[in-house]
This record gives sequence, C-alpha cells and structure tokens, in this order.
Amino acid sequence: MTNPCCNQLLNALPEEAYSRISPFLVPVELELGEVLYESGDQLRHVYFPTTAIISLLYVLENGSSAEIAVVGNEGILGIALFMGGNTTPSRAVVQSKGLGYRLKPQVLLSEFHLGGPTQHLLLRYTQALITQMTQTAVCNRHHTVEQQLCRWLLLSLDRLEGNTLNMTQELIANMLGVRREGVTEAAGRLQREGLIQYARGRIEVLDRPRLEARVCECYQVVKTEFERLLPPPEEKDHEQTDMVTSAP
Amino acid sequence: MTNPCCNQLLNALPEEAYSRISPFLVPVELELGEVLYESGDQLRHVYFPTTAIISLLYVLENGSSAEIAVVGNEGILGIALFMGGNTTPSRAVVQSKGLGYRLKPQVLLSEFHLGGPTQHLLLRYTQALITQMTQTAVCNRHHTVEQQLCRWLLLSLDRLEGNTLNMTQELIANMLGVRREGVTEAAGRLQREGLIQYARGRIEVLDRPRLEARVCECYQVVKTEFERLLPPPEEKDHEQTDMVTSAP
DNA sequence: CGGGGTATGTACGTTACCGTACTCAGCAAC
DNA sequence: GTTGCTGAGTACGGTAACGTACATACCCCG
Repeated sequence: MTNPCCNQLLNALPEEAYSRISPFLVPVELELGEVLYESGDQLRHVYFPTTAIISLLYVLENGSSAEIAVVGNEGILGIALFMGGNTTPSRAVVQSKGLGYRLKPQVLLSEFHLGGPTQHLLLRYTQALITQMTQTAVCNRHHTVEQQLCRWLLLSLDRLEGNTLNMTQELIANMLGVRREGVTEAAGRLQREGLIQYARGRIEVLDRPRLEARVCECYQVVKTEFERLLPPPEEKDHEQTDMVTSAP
Repeated sequence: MTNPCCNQLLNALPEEAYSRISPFLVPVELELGEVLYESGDQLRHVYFPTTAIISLLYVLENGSSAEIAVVGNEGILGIALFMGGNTTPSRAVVQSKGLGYRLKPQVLLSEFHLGGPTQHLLLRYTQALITQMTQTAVCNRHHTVEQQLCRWLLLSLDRLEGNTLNMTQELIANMLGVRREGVTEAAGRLQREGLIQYARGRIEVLDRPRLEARVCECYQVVKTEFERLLPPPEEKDHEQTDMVTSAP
C-alpha cells in the first residue's frame, strides 16, 4: 500500500491544508484500461495517482486518438474542476495500473477557493501540464515515431518505480496516435541496439542514458518545466495521522 | 481607435473589477511580426488584444516552429502570470497587426488574488486555451495540411472584422509548422475552387460555409468550448469613463 | 520603364508513415 | 496436444509531406 504523500502534489501541500483534505482521501486501485473520465463527462472525482499512471487522450470522430498528456504521482487528474470548466473534451484512461486516491470535487474546490498555497500549487501544476500539452503538439508535428516513442517511454518511466512498464505496442500506438506497426518497427530498432527489451506487453528499459540520447528535446523541456514549477520533492511526508503500511 | 471593452474578457469583467483595472490599461499598437514575449522571458506586461491577433509559437532547436494557440479579442496574453510560472517556453508573435491594451502584471495579479469573478473568468479562459492547445496537438497528428489551413483561416477570421487577413503563405507555413510550398498547394486548391482568393500577402475568404465544410472537426471543438466557457458577448460595454472615439 | 525584391507557382526525387494483409511465436484452456 | 487468442514481425503498394531547386508574377522604387 502507498500513502497519500507518495503523490507529490499532496506531499507539497502545507500541513494545514493537508489535514483538511486528508480525511476525505479515498484510496483506489486503478486497473489498466479503466476510463476515469469520458470526453465531456461531469467530474465526479478528482484523482491523485501514486503508483498508477493516467493518460489524457483525445479521440477523434473517426476513432483515431492521440495522447495529450500524462498524469502520474506528480500530479492530479481533474484540473477542469478548479479551472471552472468542470468537464474537458478529452478522455482519461489508466495507462499503467496502480494505486491512487480520489477526492470529492467539493472538498478540493473549497480548499482551492481559500486562495492560499493550495491554489498556487494547483495552478503551477496546471501550468506545467500546459507545457506538456504544447510540447506534445510540437512533437507530433516535427518528430519521428522513434523519437516520440523514446519520449513516451521516458515520461512513463519517470512516473514509475523500476525500469519495467506493462504495455502492449498496440496501446502505445494508440497513445502516440500512430499505427501499431510503426511502434513495432521503432521498438524493434531500440531492442536490437540493446536500449530496451520487451515481450508480450512487458517493456524493460535496459539503457536509459542511450534512450535519453535518442529522444527529442521535447522530453527535457517538459521535465525541466515540471521541476521549475513544482517544489523539488522534499522528504516532507506529513506526519501520519492515519496508520499506513508504507511498503513499496 | 477601439475601446477596452472590444476585448471580450475585459468586457466580461464585473463593473467593480473593471473600474479597478481600467485606469492602468495602456492602449498599444501591435505591429505585424512584433515579438511580445520570447521563450522563457519574464512577463513585463499582459496584453488584451482588441483588433490584433497574437500567435503563441513554439520554436524548436533546429529553428522549425509550430503554433500552439491563438489569442485575439476573446482573450488575454500572459496567463503564465497568474498561473504562477511567470514565464512560458513559447514565443508570442503578432500575427495580425492591430490594437490592444497592455497592463502591468501587478495590477492583474492583485485583482486575480481577490479570488472573485475575475479569477473565475481568467481561469475559464485558460481552460478554453488549454482546449485549443490540445486540439492543436491532435490536429497536427491526424489532419492534412489543407484541413489545418482551413482551421487556421477560420480561427483567424473569428478574431477579425471582415473577411480579409494580411498574411503571407510563408508566415502561415511557419504557424502551421509545414513547408511554404505545402501551404501554396493547399491554398491554390481552395482558390481554384473559389473558397478564398489571395494575392501577395492578402487573403480574402469568399465562401465561408464551404470553408467550414472542409475543415476538420478541430475547429468546431475549439469554438464550442470557447462559447461554453466564456460568457456570450453581451453588449455590456462598461459605461465610458474616458472619452473614446469608437470608429472601427 | 526598367530593376530588384518579395510572394507565389511548379517540379522532382526522397522519406516517413499509412492501410492492408499475412505470418509467426508465446501462452492458456480444454 | 490441439486449439485459439493475443502480441509482435514482416511485407508491399500508396501517399502526404519533405528538401531542394528553380520559374514566374507582382510591386515598389528609382
């Protein structure tokens, strides 16, 4: 089991705000492929992933799709809540199964409207998310499938423990908005050169430095912007009011 | 000359907020090609365009670029101010010359931190801008140059008086992140079919309905989301405290 | 009215990715 | 062990966009 502070946003909350919110945090297991929001849905909860990763996807009329951004333990799913829209035209899908916490919109909203550090934090996170989205736009325009695959692997890896992700090439292709065969080719090259190794929905990154050497600039831009905008993950870890078994 | 309320955001402000801000609004002329922010710059002003249109561009290391979003009289340039980042990794360029107002960051910021309707309004606008950005990402991935050109023309037209835009194919190509020749071809087709007509940096839209029939879904998604999130432009027009010559 | 710059048109080979189709390998169930 | 399914590999023609190169057309300015 994780504890709420494995989520960096929750962890970065001031003690006071955290104690107001934490009683309402409900731990949830998020299964691979689970759809947390459908395009246009009213938000019923917001989510703070800890070990899970959520993908924000946009699905076109003809069924093809593209990933807009990724949310892991660094963030929150459901920014439309406090941005005022209450819904977004994108879909949120669990890309990597794991744990997280959900929260009633009203709880977060009233905290947000206090206007203090919580609001600042959420807005800074949103700004970082915007950077991720714009960088996705640029990357879609100018970079090759292989570069995008590298970016995607690294972004996912940053949000996971270990070097392994459970994900078929078919699903990756959906995320990147390309053909499955395109992913097969790119991944095949990376495997032949020993950067990664995979089999039947399980991808292991063997040589991260060489992967980073191969990725387009987009990855670093996004990462740097997140680090700039979000407090470096200080080992704060609000004193545990509730009992927590904190084994990874 | 325009008056500040030609900007829909300013126009939508409650009377009270508007009167706090308006003394600080400085009218500016924005020249074609003028760079209002460079990537990573500190914000020295925020801008409320009235007749001008601003393009948010991302420029890659190798010099190629792509438009992220467009800001016209429906919006504000400089959201990073209140989002907390204070800078963004994109560049803001005047895409269509015209007028606007600028404001010292501090003025807007203190209004924002009052947390009332101004804050709500700015956040809703930001949410709409996010939709525009994500839709750009998807469009870059899945749609043809011609479709994107149509989208771009329509988005620009929505932010202008009349049916004419001053813009060379070279510049449009920069915005869309494609070759100039690609734009020439697509625009040539549209011209031969009588949808548009152009010459030396001046494009006139002759048949908007047929242009709309040809654009990808992305255009309508963005437009609808803006209408949903931003108050329909009621003819409010805060009573004029300062004298204004309101001829177009 | 002629010259130079800028905007646009056209052409041609190249490439990355697409659509489609089929094969092969691992794994599970029966 | 056979069957069936899922995940991955391969192949092939088609095409949209690319890089490059050059040709025209318009306009301003002398």
